[in-house]
Amino acid sequence: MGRSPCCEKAHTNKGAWTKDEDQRLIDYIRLHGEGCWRSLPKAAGLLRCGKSCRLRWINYLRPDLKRGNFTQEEDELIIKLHSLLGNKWSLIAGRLPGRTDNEIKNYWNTHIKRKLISRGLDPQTHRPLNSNGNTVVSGDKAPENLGFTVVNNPPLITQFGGISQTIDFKKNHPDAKVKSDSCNSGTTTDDGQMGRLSGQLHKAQDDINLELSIGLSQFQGEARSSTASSAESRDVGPRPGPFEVKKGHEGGQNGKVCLCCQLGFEINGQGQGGCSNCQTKGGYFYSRYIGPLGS
DNA sequence: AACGTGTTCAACCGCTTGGTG
DNA sequence: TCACCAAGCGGTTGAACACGT
Repeated sequence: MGRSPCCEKAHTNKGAWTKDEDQRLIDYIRLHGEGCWRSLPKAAGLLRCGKSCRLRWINYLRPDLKRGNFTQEEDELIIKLHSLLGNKWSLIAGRLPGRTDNEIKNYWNTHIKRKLISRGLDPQTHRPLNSNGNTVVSGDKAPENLGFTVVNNPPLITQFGGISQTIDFKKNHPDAKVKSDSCNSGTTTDDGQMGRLSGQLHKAQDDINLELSIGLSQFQGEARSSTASSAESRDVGPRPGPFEVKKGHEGGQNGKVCLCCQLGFEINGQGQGGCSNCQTKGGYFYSRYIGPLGS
């Protein structure tokens, strides 16, 4: 029992698109917009499946596509975004106007991978490679080169200019250490990891204007439909609702929450009083209560 | 010129996600 | 709650092209 095919394969063309097919698709979309892809081929008189039409339009025919080589700035932006997001090509493409996820994915695989390797960096983890080509890992550290350990594998929610996206660290970083402990369990890692993490995230954010905010997975319902402005994302003011994280940790009490703990980052030496970030770093993240999970 | 090898990128495939009844 | 469907996503493939011998 497989799922039904997306189209009647016996009556569809495959392979490279002809100029005539391109023109039909362009004409149809100019006239009717990008409505239902499944019904589009028939309506446009194309012997293609909807998926194929969508791909052709998005990756090749769209008028707002930027053609030509990637610039040095685009290169560096892709590398930075990849170090933060992993292989989330559509998210990365969302920060590069005129570029498609497919284009960026191809460019990554053909150019940037090699570029990073030549710099002595692992293209997947962005960590330094040793002479054997293996990633250098000290201890059982965090995903990417951020220097933290993930506890409880909480998916992060990121918002890019109003687009929300859950990042599942365990999926993106299967090698990351995952603990089942919660905030006050007293697990250990290097001191100041949270500070480094937050520092790097903020640095990356500053460098590339990510407008990145991090929410808690258990509150993702509202975030998914959120169209919060970037100013709202960055707003450090008090938030309504039971959870509120301000600059400067205010403790896991009084209905407020340490985002570091809630995110599940394992912090060195944390005890009943909260993680080391809670205690000494003054808090680096701002969060807002974005509602309960839809479930 | 002919051939082999490497590179590029458009397109496909299968899976996941989100919406709806 | 479940099943179904459409759209979207990321990994992979393979034809076309570039380059070296």
